[in-house]
Amino acid sequence: MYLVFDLETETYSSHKRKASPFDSRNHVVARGWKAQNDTKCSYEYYGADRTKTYLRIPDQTTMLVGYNIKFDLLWEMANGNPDLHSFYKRGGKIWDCQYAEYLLNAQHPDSQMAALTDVAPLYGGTKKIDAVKALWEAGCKTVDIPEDLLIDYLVGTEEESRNGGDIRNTELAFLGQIQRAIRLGMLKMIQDRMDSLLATTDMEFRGLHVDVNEAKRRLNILNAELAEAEAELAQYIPDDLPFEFNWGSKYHASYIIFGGTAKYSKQTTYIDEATGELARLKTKERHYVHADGSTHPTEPGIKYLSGKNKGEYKTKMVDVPGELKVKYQDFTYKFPGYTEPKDEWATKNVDAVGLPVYQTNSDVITEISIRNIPFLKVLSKKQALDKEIGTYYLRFDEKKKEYVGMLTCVQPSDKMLHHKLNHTSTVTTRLSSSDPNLQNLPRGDKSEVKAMFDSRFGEDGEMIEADYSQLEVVVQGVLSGDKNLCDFLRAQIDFHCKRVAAKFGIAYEDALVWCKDENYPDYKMWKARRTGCKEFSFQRAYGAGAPAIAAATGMSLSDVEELIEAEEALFPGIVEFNALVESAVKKSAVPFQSPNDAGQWKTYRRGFWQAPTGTMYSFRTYDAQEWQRKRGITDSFSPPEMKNYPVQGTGGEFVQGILGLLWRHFISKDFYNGRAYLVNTVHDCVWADVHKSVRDEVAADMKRIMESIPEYYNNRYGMKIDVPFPVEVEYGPNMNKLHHWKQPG
DNA sequence: TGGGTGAGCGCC
DNA sequence: AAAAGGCGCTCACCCA
Repeated sequence: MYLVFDLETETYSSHKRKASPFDSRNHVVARGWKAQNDTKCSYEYYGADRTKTYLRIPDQTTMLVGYNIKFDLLWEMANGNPDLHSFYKRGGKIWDCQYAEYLLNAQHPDSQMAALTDVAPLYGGTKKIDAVKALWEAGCKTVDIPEDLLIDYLVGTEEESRNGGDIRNTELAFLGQIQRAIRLGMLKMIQDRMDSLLATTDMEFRGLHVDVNEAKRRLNILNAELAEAEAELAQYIPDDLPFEFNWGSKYHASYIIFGGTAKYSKQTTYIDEATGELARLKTKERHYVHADGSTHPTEPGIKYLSGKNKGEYKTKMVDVPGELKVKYQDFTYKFPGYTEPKDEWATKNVDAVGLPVYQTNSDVITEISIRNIPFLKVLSKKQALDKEIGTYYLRFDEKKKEYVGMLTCVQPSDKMLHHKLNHTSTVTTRLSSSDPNLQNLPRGDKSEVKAMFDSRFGEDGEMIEADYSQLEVVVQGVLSGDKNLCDFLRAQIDFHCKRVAAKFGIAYEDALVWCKDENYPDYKMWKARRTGCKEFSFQRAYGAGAPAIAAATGMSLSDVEELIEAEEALFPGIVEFNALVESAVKKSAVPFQSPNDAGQWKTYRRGFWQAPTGTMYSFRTYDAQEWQRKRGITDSFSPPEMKNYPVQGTGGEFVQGILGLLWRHFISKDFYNGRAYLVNTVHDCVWADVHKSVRDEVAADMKRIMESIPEYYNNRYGMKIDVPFPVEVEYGPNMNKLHHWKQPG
């Protein structure tokens, strides 16, 4: 039996969370629900009463249904709902209509983060009551919304017999989605992903513990380095510069390196068109009056002969020219530049005289670094420091008058950071992360940012990270079934060394030693060669063509083409699989209208490919390339997208399936009696925060469950996966100090 | 002043 | 024959 529910809460934002359940100013204002056989919705209105309330979940309930249900679940967890854990423990499931809609529509951008008011009408539901939304948008607090109106919004009006509103709309969407899911062969897949949503909801609720002292210590060091870099850079700013130079500006950086004309404005005097003279303010001054009627500011003239001022000098107020007037006017300043740019570095932006502004990114800086430009090194350093401080630590933004950076998301009271893991924001079904994004933290070899993430259990705790090795290569093997690839995967071949061996005509066994054994005499050279091959394989995985790979790796085009040819000969199954996807996409293509780059409406197509698990991927066409146009082709699918989505998406799907299994396991263990929590996931890895006393048990369980992908998908989906999904587990005091974990004994 | 955009860059 | 995948965040700049 299902139970639909929804909450209306107070909406204060803190730490980038709207209506945050972690903000003590917020509370549940009203709650609505409807069980499967109810003929109308139920509700409770609590108004300003801040007593913690919770949803009763009857024992016969097997599924909770909601719209963006993570929000409501987080509130139930924050309020300490006593029914939730036992509901989960007896196998209770969820259905999030927002997530289902996104998957049913093949992750079409219009279905990403879709609103209930847009989805409900598709299933016979109604649009939301605009008045409530308008009140919220006008800054009205939820408690100040009239009770009648809020309840109508939540469960429908009395005329609708309270069988309407968000609750009924959610129920209608749910029932319709189930039918669609069955028809499309997607039910099992969606249900599995709903369990992953439970896992990430739990991760958000638990949050990450931040060692604020460590963060501050590191921030101080970075700020000192930044000040030093800026002081050094200051000497390269022209002495006569009439405006403030900003090294952080891409425009300024381009001008000073490549030359260019900056536009700046300053307040200065100007010619009054009426008089032809410098414009001045008008002002009044008291002057002495002389007998001839003239006036003078200092020399007295005639006196009053009578009246109350009798005997005093006669004066009057006269208009005189005042201060010179100033206004903002645009000026230009030309920088000579240090070196010549390449045409291909031009950006779309132009300087004050219409010449292009050039890229000053790290690739460009690297390329011109041999040209003896004095400040390049320290400029790169400043750019890197700006990025690290502003994104991952804390910086006061003078323009916004507020702090920016990841540390703004840390709650001062308990040093916890509740990030977001989003399930409906990508075209490939991958998860995304935001507020802050914990999926793009700099790696340990680049920065110490990760050191601030430590255990909530203090000295008694540790962090665990469990990673799939070469997940996308394994998935490529599963999808294509390519014999050689699968053989290599089963033999645990290091693909990068394999490529080194092929490219340099040496034995694979030699490549393994030469690239990995630090004691081998030419280790450094071979390691670099392996890194080059690694880059090649990443580019290949993304579906990149030969010219792109050549540009990225610095290899010659013919070398790259040779490598690609060798790959295709070695893995013919991949070529076949790619062709299969392409033909399915083209066969299923349906036309749609969309504006092109020039803003004119044009006909494009959208085609589909469905994975063995049921996940649907959709691809749109783009304006054809010039050489295609000559042959009468107007639009075409993107080969890189068709090669990449199935692999990236299926990898993501496997990890999500596993997140669900991991979370179910943690639930069954009562989170190891409150001593271990899943806290984050980054595409092919999972983080946990554990008490040391259960570390080995948790690590072993995680490894076992994560490596069970073949078993799980073969049983549940009838797949025939016969390659391993090896997982490496690491642990340590924080996320920057991890070492390899091995099963004890 | 505030939203939108492009460039740039962090991760997988 | 040809085609560089997926995200989110910060910054500067533009424009309404």
